[in-house]
Amino acid sequence: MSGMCDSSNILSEPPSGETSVVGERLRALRQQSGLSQRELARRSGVTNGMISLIEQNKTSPSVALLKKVLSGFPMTLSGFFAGVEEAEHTPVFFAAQQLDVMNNGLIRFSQIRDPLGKRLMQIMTETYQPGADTGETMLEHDSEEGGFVIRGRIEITVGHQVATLGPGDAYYFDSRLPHRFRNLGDEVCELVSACAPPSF
Amino acid sequence: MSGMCDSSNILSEPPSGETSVVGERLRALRQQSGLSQRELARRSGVTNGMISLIEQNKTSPSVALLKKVLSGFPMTLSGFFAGVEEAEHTPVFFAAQQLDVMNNGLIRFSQIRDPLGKRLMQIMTETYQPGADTGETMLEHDSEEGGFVIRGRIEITVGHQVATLGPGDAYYFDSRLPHRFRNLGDEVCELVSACAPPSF
DNA sequence: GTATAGTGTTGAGGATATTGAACGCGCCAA
DNA sequence: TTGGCGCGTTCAATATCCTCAACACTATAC
Repeated sequence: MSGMCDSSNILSEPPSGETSVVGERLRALRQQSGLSQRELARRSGVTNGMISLIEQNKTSPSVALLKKVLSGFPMTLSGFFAGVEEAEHTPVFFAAQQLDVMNNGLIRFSQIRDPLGKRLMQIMTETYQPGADTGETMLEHDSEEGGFVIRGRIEITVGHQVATLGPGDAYYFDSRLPHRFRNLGDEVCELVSACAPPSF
Repeated sequence: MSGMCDSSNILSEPPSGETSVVGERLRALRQQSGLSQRELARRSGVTNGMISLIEQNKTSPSVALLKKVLSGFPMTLSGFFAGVEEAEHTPVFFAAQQLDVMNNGLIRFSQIRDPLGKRLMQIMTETYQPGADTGETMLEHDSEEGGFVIRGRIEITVGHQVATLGPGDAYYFDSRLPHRFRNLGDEVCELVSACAPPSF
């Protein structure tokens, strides 16, 4: 309290909002794991109140405590801060290698990562090998999705409507409707799609 | 102080020595940067006493403070903890991609990382393109080095002695002697070398 | 020898993180 | 309605961090 300390308060910087994305990062990870604050507290041996404070950026936890918290779900300190730094840096461009890739049999999703889980949409490319089929998927999420076909052909079923789309064609529907994607041709089909709000 | 707390003390675990490699990690980084505790303190705006305590694992710094400390030299939180986790895990095998690679013109060093700076030696492969030349290097470090040639041929000068080695040949000398490596052939030369104690 | 500046460490103090228990809220069942 | 149980937040008290200032040591200069 000397009055002219240059950088005494290491916490609480609402003006610029630079650092301390730690709280949002933890909250996003916890919610992605489907855990409540109290469940995470029980798992990690940290009090739920502390988790609440961390998520609100009302405290800067010690390294030891944060490590304990992260033991509640599979996440390393370096992985945690990699996401924090990615979020602080707010990257705009993404190389193909740093996308989150998910392979389900003949189907491949390659999407932009969202380390804080705060984005309004989720954009990805989907690649369907010949014969690929999502099956009748019933999504419980209250979201909408749409996309454009880039190459190949794809049969899309939404509710009672069926259509086969080719390059340049597009679709848009409510995710709560039962829907199915099938590649009936012998050519790889690639499309770019978006979903709002993010479903996972 | 209830007497039967299961995991109250998150710090101070000398018995197993599991976590809290944080201190050694920080010390190694600081020393590799050639900084004293006080110099790092001035650069980062943290008190030198705190840096001392962290390096001795007598405290677990808050995330905010550790971030401040690391701003003293170029190091991110995720990079810091990546080294911590590597050290805690004490890896035994190293894929080629995770080696520390340094390129100096026609010469390439690929060495095993030492996140804590505590190893007694440093082992690496050295690749000399045709025409590569280290020049007369005078090392100030009080160490010894040696190695075996794997392929190609290399001319080595140590003090007043000169020799050209081929596959299977070896060398060993005091690093304080002036020495020079030259690839005079038209073939890439590769060798595996060791140095004790680590020179950098 | 003293002085000055460097190093890493330690102790007392105030500031802050962390706990344990409360609070207020929403939801479902009796 | 009441009761119970889940959630996330917040309060007072304690444990811990963090600073400031001192200490002990080494080295170089005078």
